Amino acid sequence: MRSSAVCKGVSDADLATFHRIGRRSRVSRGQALIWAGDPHPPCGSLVSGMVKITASTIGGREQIVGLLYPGDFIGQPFAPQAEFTFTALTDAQTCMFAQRDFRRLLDMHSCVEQELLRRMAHSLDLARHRMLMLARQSAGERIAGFLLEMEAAIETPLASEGRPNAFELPLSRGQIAEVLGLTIETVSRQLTKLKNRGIIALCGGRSVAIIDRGGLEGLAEAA
Amino acid sequence: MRSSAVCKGVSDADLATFHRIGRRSRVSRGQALIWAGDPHPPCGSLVSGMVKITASTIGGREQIVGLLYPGDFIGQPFAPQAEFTFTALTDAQTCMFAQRDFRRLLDMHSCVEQELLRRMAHSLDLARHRMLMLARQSAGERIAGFLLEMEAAIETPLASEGRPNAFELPLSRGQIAEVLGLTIETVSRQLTKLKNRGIIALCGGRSVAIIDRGGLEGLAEAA
DNA sequence: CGAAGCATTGAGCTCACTCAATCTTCGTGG
DNA sequence: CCACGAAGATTGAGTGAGCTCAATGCTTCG
Repeated sequence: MRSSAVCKGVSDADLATFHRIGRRSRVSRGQALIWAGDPHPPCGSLVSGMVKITASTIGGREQIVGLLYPGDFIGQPFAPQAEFTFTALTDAQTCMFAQRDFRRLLDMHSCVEQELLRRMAHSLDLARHRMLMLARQSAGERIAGFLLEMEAAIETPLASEGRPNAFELPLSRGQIAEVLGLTIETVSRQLTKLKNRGIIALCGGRSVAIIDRGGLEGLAEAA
Repeated sequence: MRSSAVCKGVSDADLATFHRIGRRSRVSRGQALIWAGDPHPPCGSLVSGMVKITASTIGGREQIVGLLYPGDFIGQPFAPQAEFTFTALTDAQTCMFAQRDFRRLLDMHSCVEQELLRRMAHSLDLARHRMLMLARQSAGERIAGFLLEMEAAIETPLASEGRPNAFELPLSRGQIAEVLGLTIETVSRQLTKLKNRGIIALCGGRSVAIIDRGGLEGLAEAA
């Protein structure tokens, strides 16, 4: 865990300080960590579980603009107010700092600052690739790309059950729709279309098996 | 100029070093600074002019995923290869560094590192707001929001010509379409619709005047 | 003045959305 | 353990916003 977090280059002694300043907490599925608009929101590290970052219009239309996995950084150390809402998708554990504390910590540990910079840069690249997807890809391309992405991100292949290339999607249909900028119905229809074409298998619930990876990659037409 | 760039907190002596290491160059309108896929692309500062960052699918569909103004940072100091293409929208001047040089420079000047971190964080917020727009806003909302954004970004009101609230769009219709994830035709139609409703005036070329700001804000329905 | 590039306008179509009904899955309590 | 209810998922029918293709107009520069 620690090896992947922002504090990965920090000495054991300093790490103890981190834990003294940071506040560990558990949140349950569906609970919000930070609300868009919160003044001087905290920031920190996601220890376990998954968190979504959502933006929404005044009218209430929502879009997932980021997904966080264990070890990922939560929030922004400099923003005077939160721009987005952070919500736990699963039960999760976090280690959060007040902005002031975290900034002081950055000043003292330049390795953490550099690591954070790398992560921000990477998240920015990710966000921009998603912009391309949202603006220019068809529903079919989005679904195909999403499945390949998820397969790569999931470390638990259900090979044990005799299903090679099968894995459990960490998101509901509705959440997939929120990520891809589609509706639940369209996500569902595209998945059944892939199933009927024999490219994937849907084995009930959220588990999927990729039968024809080549076909799926062809449909993805990624950048 | 210097007051707004990443090197804003640097002493004069150190700034001289920067200029020795960095390479100044001029690029003309339409010329690419960095191509997506370039290995170890340079990074640096935009001195004058405007630059677009584009992502594109294999099929050639393009999307502008970022716009850079004078003083903005260009590129990524850590990426092993460029993810996006950077192209001058106008004649421009840059001050670029090799990645290795720039990273060394970051190590020596933590104020620059922090400034870069702030900018990255801000760009990330911007990109995520754009994701919401691309995924969930209608063409009308996108155009309205874009006009308001542009008006705020342009410092040259053409009040001198007796046109209060009039300004020159820095982008062609095609480029606006690329930013908003629409087509040229849709952009054009939406603009004439606004004109016919008396909300804006189109005075030939790229100049626009906002007649009814309240109305425009109502249509924007931003977050 | 002519040509090239940009912008506008029109007609028609398609893909994804909306609305609505049904089916499945899963957790809960009797 | 099973029945029930709620939430999630699938499927269908119909609609419409924005795309495509195509023609025309404007503007700016040689």
